[in-house]
Amino acid sequence: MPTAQNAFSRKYYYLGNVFTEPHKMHNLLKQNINKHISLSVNEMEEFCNLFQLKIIKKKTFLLSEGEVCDFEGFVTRGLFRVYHIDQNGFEQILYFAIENWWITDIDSFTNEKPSQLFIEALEDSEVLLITKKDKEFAYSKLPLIEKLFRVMTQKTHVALQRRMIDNLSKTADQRYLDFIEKYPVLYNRLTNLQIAAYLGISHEFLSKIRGKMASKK
Amino acid sequence: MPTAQNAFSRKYYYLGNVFTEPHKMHNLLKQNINKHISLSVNEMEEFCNLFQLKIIKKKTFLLSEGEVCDFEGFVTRGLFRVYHIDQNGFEQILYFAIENWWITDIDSFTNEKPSQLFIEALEDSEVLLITKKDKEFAYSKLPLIEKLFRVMTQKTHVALQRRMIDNLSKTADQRYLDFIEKYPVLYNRLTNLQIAAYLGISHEFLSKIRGKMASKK
DNA sequence: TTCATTTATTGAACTTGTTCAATGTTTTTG
DNA sequence: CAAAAACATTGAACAAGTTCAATAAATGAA
Repeated sequence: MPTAQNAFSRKYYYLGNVFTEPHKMHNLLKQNINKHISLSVNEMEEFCNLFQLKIIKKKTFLLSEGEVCDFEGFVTRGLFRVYHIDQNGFEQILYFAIENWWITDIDSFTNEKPSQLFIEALEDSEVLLITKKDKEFAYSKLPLIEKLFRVMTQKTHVALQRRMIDNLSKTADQRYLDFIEKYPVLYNRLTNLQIAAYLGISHEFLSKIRGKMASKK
Repeated sequence: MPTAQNAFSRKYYYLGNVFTEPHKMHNLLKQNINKHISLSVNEMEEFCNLFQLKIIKKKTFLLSEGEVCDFEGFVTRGLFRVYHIDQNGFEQILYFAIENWWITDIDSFTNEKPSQLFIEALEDSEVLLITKKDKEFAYSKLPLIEKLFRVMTQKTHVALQRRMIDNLSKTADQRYLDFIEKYPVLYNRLTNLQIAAYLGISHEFLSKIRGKMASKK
């Protein structure tokens, strides 16, 4: 297995029982990066070679509470939920991640402290992972990577600010309608249990909202 | 007035009727930057000279809804609130900023679109402002500045994630107690109206919570 | 296919928080 | 200082959302 020392020299990834050429798996990732910064072909190759594919079965965990999150991931297939369990045993879903989304516990990752979050695959999934070591290696070698993650973090932050305001100002009915409109793909791949945990309401109440809406049509 | 072209050559700032030496006003800012990155004395001077002091009277606005936010600010004196007004005319406070805190509408600033937020001084205040132009100038000249804002955005994001989880999982009583414990300084400088708008509850209900807690002691 | 598990719905009683209105208190400002 | 404005408290009626329990429907694994 390659280490950080020769990270840029990686050519193939171990995937199940097969060694697979990275460029095929990395197309989604490259497209995603190109949205934010302009790397040369070589730089892009160097950076993407730092990622390693991991296959995660449905209902298994990429991260559990108490572990230090030493990776950042880019989802190439499947669906994850990132959630917290509070003192009363209730789950709050911080966000979902499907293809083209990034996942990590940014708090645990940056401060190298035990995570308070779970990251669980809700479908059979694939994710490209970069370790903290390799990410820092990239920061030092490729200055634009610093910009990439600054810009991405800014966007994520803006989205969370909007969600915060919506949660403070809107009723559950409205937040549910907003969710369907904003994330139709997620709506079709999630159970109402998951959606309720994201909206911050009980699933029974979500069911009543749905009933009310269905009868009004 | 100096422009971006000769921004690094600025020596003095116009402050009310007096020209003031920048290094005195910038000590707080420098300390704050030093917490995140290590700049040489010269680099620090260059960067800090891009900031311009602005004095803001109580109840006046640093930014209003509809304006494009073209600055990022570092508070050296006073207290601001950053808030949104929803369709029903209710205010949601996104955050407060006192000495040593940064303020901007990151959405409007990065995407150069009209702001949906107000930034209002709740006390007579002073803030060091850097324009978008000068900030980009700094990004290009001083690579560590890219890191500075990446790290700061990450921290802000982590804090907002925690608040999101708390808002989803805790009752207003508990959120109020948490607020007092976490921000005792703000608690002493804010009215209950402001605190209620931050917690996402009516000020009448906050008053009832306070009454209940007072009688229980 | 079948049985077990998970997910969804519904109702009744309850808790949390809102709204409106009235009243008192504090702060600001001329 | 006095008047006005902003802030805080309280109660009663109401609305939003939870909890618990019972039941139905859908999904998954052997």
